[in-house]
Amino acid sequence: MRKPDMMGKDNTTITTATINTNNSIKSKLRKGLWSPEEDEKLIRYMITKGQGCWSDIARNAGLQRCGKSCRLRWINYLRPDLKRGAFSPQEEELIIHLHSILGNRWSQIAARLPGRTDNEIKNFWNSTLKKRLKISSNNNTSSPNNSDSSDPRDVMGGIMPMNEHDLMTMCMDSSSSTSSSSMQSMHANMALTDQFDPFPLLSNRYDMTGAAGFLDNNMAACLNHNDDGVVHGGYGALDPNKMGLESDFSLPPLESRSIEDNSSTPIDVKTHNNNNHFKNSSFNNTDHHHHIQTSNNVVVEDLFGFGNHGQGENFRMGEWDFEGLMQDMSYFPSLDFQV
DNA sequence: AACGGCTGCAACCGCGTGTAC
DNA sequence: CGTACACGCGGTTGCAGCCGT
Repeated sequence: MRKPDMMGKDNTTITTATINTNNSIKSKLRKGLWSPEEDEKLIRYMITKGQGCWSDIARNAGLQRCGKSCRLRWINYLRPDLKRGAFSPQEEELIIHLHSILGNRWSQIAARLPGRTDNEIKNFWNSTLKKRLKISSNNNTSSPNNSDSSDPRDVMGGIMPMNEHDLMTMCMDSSSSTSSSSMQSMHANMALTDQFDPFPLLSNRYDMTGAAGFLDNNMAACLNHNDDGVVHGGYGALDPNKMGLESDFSLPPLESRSIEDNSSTPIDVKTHNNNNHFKNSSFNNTDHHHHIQTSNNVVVEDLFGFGNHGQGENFRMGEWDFEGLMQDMSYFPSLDFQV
């Protein structure tokens, strides 16, 4: 939503940037809000072709957008595993806590909040939580360093104090960072209630009644059509009881860490329409190979990788062991991620 | 109803990093 | 090693809609 250079007929900015390979082809790249048609093009391309080079995607999908714009649109809005809607109190609490530890590392925070994007969390923080904490810290005038600083230890304004010792203690205990129970709980987080909608766009943003036809058959099989005709996410039809999942919350691990080494196990999407949702999904983000093989052997890469798709990252030198840090969930005895 | 201020959030920008050549 | 390109991240912008007057 930038200041338009030149407005297209649907209020979309058209910039005169050129992406020519031979100086003869000059494309006018669109900017600004995405139209439903553009969204559909991108979704269709991603579903059928899978993820690849974004500039290629932009070109091959027939979008007059730069690859960067396509990537952003997909990651922040179109990808199926996004959870939309207001943040729950539990999520708010978790964001506050994570921000107290991680600071403005939105992508890492987002990696802990399945279905949420870094952009979404960042916006939520800047627009809501920051103000709330500021007010809270103003009320608590005893704290001299109340600010919206990004310093992890400053931000909390006394709400959830964490001292150096706590931090270090938590950092040291990272031994149990990989557990199937946390995986299960993560699934439970996703599955509890039907909040999780792998096609939020389809069911919420646009009434895609009858529009699922453009989807690959394999994908269409994942959609439920309710009486109202609106397409609802098929993966949302979950029953935690059947899944035997724990209801107590444990923080989902960074997707960059492989939880279950099932990355080599193809997933038959059809089987997941009823149960075992994503149980075999690989959370290993490092290899960028979230292969989901459908019953027709259409391999869809990364389409349904949980967590925040491409946003987890390997820790670099000098970073804390956030994984170990996250293990101490005593901060959130009531967190169950029920939204 | 009209207006103006405020807020939420989608999208862009700039920069750092990784990788291929 | 240097360069080019693509990707990912955090910061910022500005439109659209809400709300109070």
